[in-house]
Amino acid sequence: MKARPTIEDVASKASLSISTVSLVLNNKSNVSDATRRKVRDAITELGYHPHRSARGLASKLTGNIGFILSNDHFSMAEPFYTRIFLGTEFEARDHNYYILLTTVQYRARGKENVPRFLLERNVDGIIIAGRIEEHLIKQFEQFGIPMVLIDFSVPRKRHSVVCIDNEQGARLAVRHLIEGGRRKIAFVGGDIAHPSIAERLASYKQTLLEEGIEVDPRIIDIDEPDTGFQNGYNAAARLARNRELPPAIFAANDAMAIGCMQFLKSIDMRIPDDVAVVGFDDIEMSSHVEPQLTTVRVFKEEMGKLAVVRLVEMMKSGSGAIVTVRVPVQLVVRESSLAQSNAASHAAVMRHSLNVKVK
Amino acid sequence: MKARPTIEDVASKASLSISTVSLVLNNKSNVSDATRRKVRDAITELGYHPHRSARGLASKLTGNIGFILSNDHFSMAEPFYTRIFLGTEFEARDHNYYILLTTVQYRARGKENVPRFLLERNVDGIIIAGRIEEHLIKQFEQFGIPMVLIDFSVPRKRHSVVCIDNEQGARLAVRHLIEGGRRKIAFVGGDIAHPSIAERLASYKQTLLEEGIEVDPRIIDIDEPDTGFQNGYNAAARLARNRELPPAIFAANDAMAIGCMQFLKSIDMRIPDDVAVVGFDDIEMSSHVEPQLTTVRVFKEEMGKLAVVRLVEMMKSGSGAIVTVRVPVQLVVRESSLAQSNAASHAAVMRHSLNVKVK
DNA sequence: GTGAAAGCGCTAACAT
DNA sequence: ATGTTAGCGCTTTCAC
Repeated sequence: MKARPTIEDVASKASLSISTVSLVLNNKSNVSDATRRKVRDAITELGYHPHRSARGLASKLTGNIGFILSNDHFSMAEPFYTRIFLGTEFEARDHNYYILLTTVQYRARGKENVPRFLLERNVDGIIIAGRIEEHLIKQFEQFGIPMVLIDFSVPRKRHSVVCIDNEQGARLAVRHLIEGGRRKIAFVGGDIAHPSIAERLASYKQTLLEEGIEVDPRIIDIDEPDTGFQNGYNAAARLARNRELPPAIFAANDAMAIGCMQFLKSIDMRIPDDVAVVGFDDIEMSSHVEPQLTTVRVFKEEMGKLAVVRLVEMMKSGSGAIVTVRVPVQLVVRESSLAQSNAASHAAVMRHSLNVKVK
Repeated sequence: MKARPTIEDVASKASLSISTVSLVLNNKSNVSDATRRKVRDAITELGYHPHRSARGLASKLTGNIGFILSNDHFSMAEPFYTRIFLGTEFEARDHNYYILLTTVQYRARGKENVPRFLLERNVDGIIIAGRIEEHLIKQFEQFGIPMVLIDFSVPRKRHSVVCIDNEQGARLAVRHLIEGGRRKIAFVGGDIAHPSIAERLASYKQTLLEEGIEVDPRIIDIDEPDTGFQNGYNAAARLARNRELPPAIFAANDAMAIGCMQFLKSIDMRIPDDVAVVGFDDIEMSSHVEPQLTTVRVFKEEMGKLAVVRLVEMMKSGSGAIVTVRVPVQLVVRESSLAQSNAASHAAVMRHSLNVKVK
């Protein structure tokens, strides 16, 4: 536990000045190979490692990346953003950055809500995942450090964006249901202000039109404020209460889809025979529910990684190129949307209409 | 994006010296209430926040906690340690610390494997989760900063420990199976060098003895090197190959338990009618598999939080009390272990012995 | 109770 | 290509 060597120890051991050592440390040019070697040798011999804080103070670079999440999203049970976060962790490690994680109150305003790591100048760049109030984003911009948004965006952009190809995802989902013989497809959503949700809805409508199917607003339920299980359950219940259930439901995300399935099971509807269900995101749980949920896979870790790659580029080049990356998605067909047997379906709808319990 | 105010700006605005401002900043004694107010006012007026790196350099305190995980554990699919990590994140935020996460190679040795945040003196304390080679722990100790282990421990301890009450957990699980009418209970495990696994096995044996049941080594399968799904599947397969399947399996963790269930289903055994299965950990997936898995709940986030609380205490008091916290567990009875119907069970075992496929 | 001054360990001009 | 010097923004003796 003896005192760690400093740059001065290295310098004297190599019989050089500390500035030369510093040059070597930072891979600067104009150092002869001979001295470079001498310094390197001294460093390994002493087991020297530069002190982070000292470096940070002198260079204004911390080696940290801030990760900001709305607290709505960072409930412990949020599998989606947790995955994105883990992706950033992985990639950051490869670039020798550490991630500092924090949450902001979605609703609250003012300085109170600015992450401490920004105020203390403890990060070189920030990643924001999910929906955040715009005025907050503006505040963060004040700090003049590179910024990447994941699964969100705002009009005026001085930041890069990593987003999901929601349009393609919704199209794949809806077409898949249609190919399975279901032309009446409900949309169940919530938190419609979130760009990703809005895009999924828009593409759902668009795809129906392309397929020559009329968009029926009575089977579009987007009143839920959030996109959790319970919201999906509620929405499905409303759908069932108001009218005959359509033979297919496309939910804005897996959580809502699973909520829908729970409701459907509770009224003894069979999935997919009576009602097919398709979700979006491919959270882990989706392959473990009964029946397994057909969904649109989003590469969550990948998105986190891409965000870090973008951010690192921006940090290196001094807030360089502002770009938008749209990450492809992939339809994952599982049990919940297998092609229907029409007979079974009709029978069930009748059962439900008549409020007859089977089993 | 104007330059942030420094302590000097605060000092001049308050017509005081920077050392006095520093005293207020750090809540030191010997400052009159009047000046304290003056300083506070100046600080809020300027929107001043101390610079992390500067503070760190001067005080040797970084405000960071290092979190170390063996890379074996931090595969992206590791739900157990991810939860613990999230727990530390939550608690750290409350104490104004940030968590720096890293992994170490389990096998590799030498300096190469010492986390950068230790070498660069970028953390004030460290938390280690899961099994880590002892010589590495010794290396970490060299840095002379407080250390807390989660779900692991080594004999010579200069660190606090947060561990699971594995003994009680295994006892609850085994007793539950016995109460369900199953006296022949297999144990399926792996990675037996891990103290938690070893403790579960020991308590399993002990509980059987207490209940007057002979320990049968032929239905104890602990050869698997790891404790993943596939290992559970393999172990169950061995169990089935070698002899009649017992009416109950207690697995060392949920992953293996679910692996066991997958194998059992693949040979058309019914759970729990033919074989009851109980796991350990209560990972998220366990309540979503079919049938839902009975397990021993481990409060993972809670363990992470406790570790941070301990660590913060140690950091404040300069490596104060070394304590071991044993976190209680809780039996969660679900479908996979419902009391058996003896008839069904026997029938199935016969079927299996005769290699007859039903369905 | 408050201030002056000396670093903490490094980077970054600027000289040489 | 290497050395000299002046900070970076704070904490911390040590005087007063």
